[in-house]
Amino acid sequence: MKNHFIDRLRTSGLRPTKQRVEICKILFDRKETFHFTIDRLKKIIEKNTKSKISLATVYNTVHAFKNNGYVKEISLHGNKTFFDTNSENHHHLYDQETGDLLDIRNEDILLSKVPPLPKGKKIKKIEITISIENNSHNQKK
Amino acid sequence: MKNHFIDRLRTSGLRPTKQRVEICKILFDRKETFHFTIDRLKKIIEKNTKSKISLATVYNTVHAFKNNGYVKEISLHGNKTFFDTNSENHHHLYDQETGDLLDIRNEDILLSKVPPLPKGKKIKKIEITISIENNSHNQKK
DNA sequence: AATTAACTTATAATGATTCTAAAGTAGAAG
DNA sequence: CTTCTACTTTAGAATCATTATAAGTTAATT
Repeated sequence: MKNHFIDRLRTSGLRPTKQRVEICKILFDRKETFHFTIDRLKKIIEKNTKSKISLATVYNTVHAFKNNGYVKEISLHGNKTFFDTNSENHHHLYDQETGDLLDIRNEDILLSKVPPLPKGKKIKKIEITISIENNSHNQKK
Repeated sequence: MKNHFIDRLRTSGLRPTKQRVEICKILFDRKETFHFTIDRLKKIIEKNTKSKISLATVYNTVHAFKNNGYVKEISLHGNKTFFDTNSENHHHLYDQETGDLLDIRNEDILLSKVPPLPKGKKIKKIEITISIENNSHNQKK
Protein backbone atom coordinates (compact mmCIF):
# COMPACT_ATOMS: atom_id res chain seq x y z
CA MET A 1 0.00 0.00 0.00
CA LYS A 2 0.84 3.67 -0.10
CA ASN A 3 2.78 3.81 3.18
CA HIS A 4 5.24 1.32 1.90
CA PHE A 5 6.25 3.63 -0.91
CA ILE A 6 6.35 6.64 1.37
CA ASP A 7 8.86 4.91 3.63
CA ARG A 8 10.88 3.86 0.66
CA LEU A 9 11.00 7.41 -0.61
CA ARG A 10 11.75 8.89 2.79
CA THR A 11 14.71 6.62 3.43
CA SER A 12 16.14 7.81 0.12
CA GLY A 13 15.76 11.43 1.09
CA LEU A 14 12.97 11.98 -1.41
CA ARG A 15 9.81 13.78 -0.41
CA PRO A 16 6.77 11.65 -1.03
CA THR A 17 4.91 13.86 -3.42
CA LYS A 18 1.75 12.89 -5.26
CA GLN A 19 3.72 12.35 -8.47
CA ARG A 20 6.42 10.22 -6.88
CA VAL A 21 3.95 8.00 -5.09
CA GLU A 22 2.09 7.55 -8.36
CA ILE A 23 5.30 6.52 -10.11
CA CYS A 24 6.10 4.12 -7.25
CA LYS A 25 2.72 2.46 -7.67
CA ILE A 26 3.37 1.78 -11.29
CA LEU A 27 6.95 0.68 -10.91
CA PHE A 28 6.95 -1.29 -7.70
CA ASP A 29 3.39 -2.44 -7.09
CA ARG A 30 3.76 -5.58 -9.19
CA LYS A 31 5.03 -9.12 -9.00
CA GLU A 32 7.01 -9.22 -12.23
CA THR A 33 9.96 -7.13 -13.20
CA PHE A 34 8.98 -4.14 -15.26
CA HIS A 35 10.99 -2.82 -18.19
CA PHE A 36 10.17 0.65 -19.39
CA THR A 37 11.22 3.80 -21.18
CA ILE A 38 10.55 7.26 -19.81
CA ASP A 39 7.86 8.13 -22.30
CA ARG A 40 6.04 4.85 -21.86
CA LEU A 41 6.03 5.39 -18.10
CA LYS A 42 4.69 8.90 -18.64
CA LYS A 43 1.84 7.58 -20.79
CA ILE A 44 0.91 4.94 -18.19
CA ILE A 45 0.86 7.52 -15.41
CA GLU A 46 -1.35 9.83 -17.41
CA LYS A 47 -3.74 7.04 -18.28
CA ASN A 48 -3.92 5.87 -14.65
CA THR A 49 -4.43 9.28 -13.12
CA LYS A 50 -6.34 10.81 -16.02
CA SER A 51 -4.17 13.89 -15.67
CA LYS A 52 -0.91 15.24 -17.05
CA ILE A 53 2.49 14.86 -15.51
CA SER A 54 5.50 16.84 -16.58
CA LEU A 55 8.09 14.98 -18.60
CA ALA A 56 10.81 16.58 -16.48
CA THR A 57 9.25 15.15 -13.33
CA VAL A 58 9.30 11.67 -14.78
CA TYR A 59 12.93 12.04 -15.78
CA ASN A 60 13.92 13.50 -12.41
CA THR A 61 12.12 10.88 -10.42
CA VAL A 62 13.36 7.90 -12.38
CA HIS A 63 16.90 9.21 -12.13
CA ALA A 64 16.49 9.66 -8.39
CA PHE A 65 15.30 6.05 -8.16
CA LYS A 66 18.25 4.98 -10.23
CA ASN A 67 20.70 6.81 -7.98
CA ASN A 68 19.11 5.21 -4.96
CA GLY A 69 19.26 1.75 -6.48
CA TYR A 70 15.54 1.18 -6.99
CA VAL A 71 15.79 0.88 -10.75
CA LYS A 72 18.58 -0.05 -13.10
CA GLU A 73 19.47 1.35 -16.49
CA ILE A 74 19.80 -1.20 -19.27
CA SER A 75 22.25 -0.97 -22.17
CA LEU A 76 20.64 -1.73 -25.48
CA HIS A 77 21.25 -0.45 -28.97
CA GLY A 78 18.82 2.17 -30.11
CA ASN A 79 17.96 5.68 -29.22
CA LYS A 80 15.84 5.27 -26.12
CA THR A 81 17.07 4.40 -22.64
CA PHE A 82 15.44 1.44 -20.93
CA PHE A 83 15.06 0.99 -17.20
CA ASP A 84 14.36 -2.11 -15.17
CA THR A 85 12.65 -2.33 -11.78
CA ASN A 86 14.80 -5.35 -11.02
CA SER A 87 17.88 -3.63 -9.69
CA GLU A 88 19.63 -6.86 -8.64
CA ASN A 89 22.55 -8.05 -10.69
CA HIS A 90 20.93 -9.99 -13.52
CA HIS A 91 20.90 -10.29 -17.29
CA HIS A 92 18.60 -10.01 -20.29
CA LEU A 93 17.14 -11.78 -23.26
CA TYR A 94 16.31 -9.28 -25.96
CA ASP A 95 14.18 -9.88 -29.03
CA GLN A 96 14.92 -7.03 -31.40
CA GLU A 97 12.12 -8.06 -33.74
CA THR A 98 9.38 -7.70 -31.14
CA GLY A 99 11.14 -5.36 -28.72
CA ASP A 100 10.56 -7.90 -25.92
CA LEU A 101 12.99 -7.78 -23.05
CA LEU A 102 13.07 -10.62 -20.52
CA ASP A 103 15.07 -11.03 -17.35
CA ILE A 104 17.42 -13.98 -17.14
CA ARG A 105 17.45 -15.49 -13.67
CA ASN A 106 20.89 -15.77 -12.11
CA GLU A 107 20.69 -19.54 -11.89
CA ASP A 108 19.98 -19.76 -15.62
CA ILE A 109 23.27 -18.31 -16.70
CA LEU A 110 26.88 -18.95 -15.78
CA LEU A 111 29.98 -17.08 -16.76
CA SER A 112 32.73 -19.52 -15.85
CA LYS A 113 35.77 -17.65 -17.06
CA VAL A 114 36.50 -13.96 -16.88
CA PRO A 115 39.43 -12.17 -18.47
CA PRO A 116 42.42 -10.85 -16.54
CA LEU A 117 41.78 -7.31 -15.36
CA PRO A 118 44.14 -4.36 -15.70
CA LYS A 119 46.36 -3.77 -12.65
CA GLY A 120 44.53 -2.17 -9.73
CA LYS A 121 41.06 -2.73 -11.16
CA LYS A 122 38.23 -4.93 -10.03
CA ILE A 123 34.90 -5.95 -11.47
CA LYS A 124 32.12 -3.48 -10.79
CA LYS A 125 29.33 -4.99 -12.84
CA ILE A 126 28.74 -7.60 -15.52
CA GLU A 127 26.04 -7.16 -18.12
CA ILE A 128 25.08 -9.95 -20.47
CA THR A 129 22.53 -9.43 -23.21
CA ILE A 130 21.48 -12.37 -25.35
CA SER A 131 19.72 -11.19 -28.49
CA ILE A 132 17.34 -13.69 -29.98
CA GLU A 133 15.53 -14.06 -33.28
CA ASN A 134 13.12 -16.43 -34.96
CA ASN A 135 14.39 -19.88 -35.84
CA SER A 136 13.46 -19.21 -39.46
CA HIS A 137 16.34 -16.78 -39.95
CA ASN A 138 19.32 -18.12 -41.88
CA GLN A 139 17.80 -21.55 -42.01
CA LYS A 140 19.99 -24.39 -43.20
CA LYS A 141 19.36 -25.10 -46.89
CA MET B 1 47.92 0.66 -48.81
CA LYS B 2 45.17 2.51 -50.58
CA ASN B 3 44.28 -0.21 -53.11
CA HIS B 4 43.47 -2.57 -50.33
CA PHE B 5 40.73 -0.28 -49.09
CA ILE B 6 39.47 0.42 -52.57
CA ASP B 7 38.94 -3.28 -53.18
CA ARG B 8 37.28 -3.64 -49.85
CA LEU B 9 34.88 -0.82 -50.64
CA ARG B 10 34.20 -2.05 -54.17
CA THR B 11 33.27 -5.55 -53.05
CA SER B 12 30.72 -3.98 -50.71
CA GLY B 13 29.18 -1.95 -53.49
CA LEU B 14 30.56 1.29 -52.10
CA ARG B 15 32.26 3.76 -54.39
CA PRO B 16 35.77 4.53 -53.19
CA THR B 17 35.49 8.25 -52.72
CA LYS B 18 38.17 10.43 -51.19
CA GLN B 19 36.21 10.63 -47.95
CA ARG B 20 35.59 6.92 -47.65
CA VAL B 21 39.19 6.00 -48.33
CA GLU B 22 40.23 8.52 -45.68
CA ILE B 23 37.88 6.92 -43.17
CA CYS B 24 39.19 3.47 -44.10
CA LYS B 25 42.73 4.59 -43.41
CA ILE B 26 41.82 5.72 -39.94
CA LEU B 27 39.66 2.75 -39.08
CA PHE B 28 41.46 -0.17 -40.64
CA ASP B 29 45.08 0.83 -41.11
CA ARG B 30 46.14 -0.24 -37.62
CA LYS B 31 47.10 -3.32 -35.65
CA GLU B 32 44.89 -2.82 -32.63
CA THR B 33 41.14 -2.69 -32.48
CA PHE B 34 39.81 0.84 -32.57
CA HIS B 35 36.82 2.04 -30.55
CA PHE B 36 35.29 5.32 -31.58
CA THR B 37 32.30 7.63 -31.63
CA ILE B 38 31.17 9.47 -34.74
CA ASP B 39 32.31 12.87 -33.60
CA ARG B 40 35.70 11.63 -32.48
CA LEU B 41 36.21 10.02 -35.87
CA LYS B 42 35.20 13.25 -37.57
CA LYS B 43 37.76 15.22 -35.55
CA ILE B 44 40.53 12.74 -36.39
CA ILE B 45 39.72 12.92 -40.09
CA GLU B 46 39.75 16.70 -40.04
CA LYS B 47 43.05 16.76 -38.20
CA ASN B 48 44.63 14.24 -40.60
CA THR B 49 43.43 15.86 -43.79
CA LYS B 50 43.50 19.44 -42.52
CA SER B 51 40.10 19.94 -44.15
CA LYS B 52 36.46 19.63 -43.24
CA ILE B 53 34.26 16.60 -43.72
CA SER B 54 30.50 16.68 -43.43
CA LEU B 55 29.05 15.08 -40.34
CA ALA B 56 26.44 13.37 -42.52
CA THR B 57 29.17 11.73 -44.58
CA VAL B 58 30.79 10.29 -41.47
CA TYR B 59 27.46 8.95 -40.28
CA ASN B 60 26.55 7.52 -43.67
CA THR B 61 29.91 5.88 -44.20
CA VAL B 62 30.16 4.35 -40.75
CA HIS B 63 26.65 2.98 -41.11
CA ALA B 64 27.52 1.56 -44.50
CA PHE B 65 30.54 -0.14 -42.93
CA LYS B 66 28.35 -1.43 -40.17
CA ASN B 67 25.86 -2.86 -42.65
CA ASN B 68 28.70 -4.50 -44.50
CA GLY B 69 30.17 -5.99 -41.35
CA TYR B 70 33.34 -3.89 -41.20
CA VAL B 71 32.50 -2.30 -37.89
CA LYS B 72 30.27 -3.24 -34.99
CA GLU B 73 28.05 -1.10 -32.82
CA ILE B 74 28.63 -1.42 -29.08
CA SER B 75 25.95 -1.11 -26.40
CA LEU B 76 27.03 1.06 -23.53
CA HIS B 77 25.17 3.39 -21.23
CA GLY B 78 25.35 7.01 -22.17
CA ASN B 79 24.16 9.15 -24.96
CA LYS B 80 26.74 8.48 -27.64
CA THR B 81 26.97 5.42 -29.82
CA PHE B 82 30.29 3.61 -29.88
CA PHE B 83 31.65 1.58 -32.76
CA ASP B 84 34.38 -1.03 -32.86
CA THR B 85 36.59 -1.96 -35.80
CA ASN B 86 36.68 -5.49 -34.45
CA SER B 87 33.52 -6.89 -36.00
CA GLU B 88 34.13 -10.45 -34.82
CA ASN B 89 31.98 -11.80 -32.02
CA HIS B 90 33.76 -10.61 -28.89
CA HIS B 91 33.17 -8.78 -25.64
CA HIS B 92 34.31 -5.75 -23.70
CA LEU B 93 35.92 -4.48 -20.54
CA TYR B 94 34.69 -1.02 -19.77
CA ASP B 95 36.16 1.43 -17.30
CA GLN B 96 33.53 4.08 -16.71
CA GLU B 97 35.93 6.23 -14.72
CA THR B 98 38.42 6.64 -17.53
CA GLY B 99 36.15 5.86 -20.47
CA ASP B 100 38.57 3.11 -21.55
CA LEU B 101 37.09 0.30 -23.57
CA LEU B 102 39.10 -2.89 -24.13
CA ASP B 103 38.32 -5.95 -26.19
CA ILE B 104 38.09 -9.27 -24.40
CA ARG B 105 39.57 -12.06 -26.44
CA ASN B 106 37.24 -14.99 -26.99
CA GLU B 107 39.53 -17.41 -25.21
CA ASP B 108 39.53 -15.18 -22.13
CA ILE B 109 35.84 -15.55 -21.44
CA LEU B 110 33.44 -18.48 -21.22
CA LEU B 111 29.71 -18.50 -20.85
CA SER B 112 29.02 -22.06 -19.80
CA LYS B 113 25.30 -21.94 -19.23
CA VAL B 114 22.66 -20.08 -21.21
CA PRO B 115 19.00 -19.73 -20.28
CA PRO B 116 16.18 -21.59 -22.01
CA LEU B 117 14.92 -19.59 -24.98
CA PRO B 118 11.30 -18.86 -25.85
CA LYS B 119 9.73 -21.36 -28.28
CA GLY B 120 10.82 -20.86 -31.87
CA LYS B 121 13.66 -18.50 -31.01
CA LYS B 122 17.39 -18.91 -31.31
CA ILE B 123 20.41 -16.93 -30.20
CA LYS B 124 21.41 -14.19 -32.58
CA LYS B 125 24.15 -12.49 -30.62
CA ILE B 126 25.61 -12.41 -27.12
CA GLU B 127 27.09 -9.25 -25.69
CA ILE B 128 28.99 -9.24 -22.43
CA THR B 129 30.27 -6.04 -20.89
CA ILE B 130 32.36 -6.19 -17.75
CA SER B 131 32.55 -2.80 -16.08
CA ILE B 132 35.60 -2.27 -13.93
CA GLU B 133 36.65 0.24 -11.30
CA ASN B 134 39.61 0.96 -9.07
CA ASN B 135 40.36 -1.49 -6.29
CA SER B 136 40.08 1.36 -3.81
CA HIS B 137 36.29 1.51 -4.18
CA ASN B 138 34.27 -0.01 -1.33
CA GLN B 139 37.39 -1.28 0.32
CA LYS B 140 37.01 -3.71 3.21
CA LYS B 141 37.20 -1.88 6.52
C1' DA C 1 34.00 14.72 -73.13
C1' DA C 2 28.99 13.85 -72.02
C1' DT C 3 25.74 11.47 -69.09
C1' DT C 4 23.97 9.75 -64.97
C1' DA C 5 23.56 7.70 -60.68
C1' DA C 6 25.88 7.86 -56.52
C1' DC C 7 27.99 10.91 -53.30
C1' DT C 8 29.09 14.91 -50.28
C1' DT C 9 27.67 18.88 -48.29
C1' DA C 10 25.37 22.45 -45.39
C1' DT C 11 21.54 23.00 -43.19
C1' DA C 12 17.04 21.90 -41.41
C1' DA C 13 14.31 18.62 -38.91
C1' DT C 14 13.61 15.36 -35.38
C1' DG C 15 13.71 13.07 -31.03
C1' DA C 16 15.54 12.25 -26.54
C1' DT C 17 17.18 14.41 -22.64
C1' DT C 18 18.46 18.33 -19.70
C1' DC C 19 17.98 23.06 -18.14
C1' DT C 20 15.52 27.10 -16.45
C1' DA C 21 12.69 30.08 -14.06
C1' DA C 22 8.32 30.64 -12.17
C1' DA C 23 4.58 28.84 -9.47
C1' DG C 24 3.17 25.23 -6.12
C1' DT C 25 3.63 22.19 -2.03
C1' DA C 26 5.49 19.47 2.01
C1' DG C 27 7.25 19.75 6.38
C1' DA C 28 9.31 22.42 10.15
C1' DA C 29 8.77 25.99 13.43
C1' DG C 30 6.19 28.91 15.93
C1' DC D 1 -3.34 26.38 12.33
C1' DT D 2 -0.44 29.86 9.96
C1' DT D 3 4.06 31.20 8.25
C1' DC D 4 8.32 30.25 6.25
C1' DT D 5 11.59 27.92 3.52
C1' DA D 6 13.49 24.57 0.86
C1' DC D 7 12.27 21.20 -2.25
C1' DT D 8 9.17 20.02 -6.34
C1' DT D 9 6.57 20.36 -10.32
C1' DT D 10 5.73 22.46 -14.44
C1' DA D 11 5.88 24.27 -19.31
C1' DG D 12 8.74 25.54 -22.36
C1' DA D 13 13.34 26.57 -24.04
C1' DA D 14 17.90 24.74 -24.86
C1' DT D 15 20.99 21.14 -26.07
C1' DC D 16 22.87 17.11 -28.06
C1' DA D 17 22.99 13.16 -31.12
C1' DT D 18 21.19 11.56 -35.18
C1' DT D 19 18.57 11.59 -39.58
C1' DA D 20 16.48 13.83 -43.58
C1' DT D 21 16.61 17.05 -47.41
C1' DA D 22 17.82 19.30 -51.43
C1' DA D 23 21.38 21.24 -54.15
C1' DG D 24 25.80 20.96 -55.93
C1' DT D 25 29.82 17.57 -57.01
C1' DT D 26 32.11 13.50 -58.57
C1' DA D 27 33.05 8.67 -60.08
C1' DA D 28 32.39 5.64 -63.53
C1' DT D 29 30.32 4.44 -67.98
C1' DT D 30 29.47 5.70 -72.78
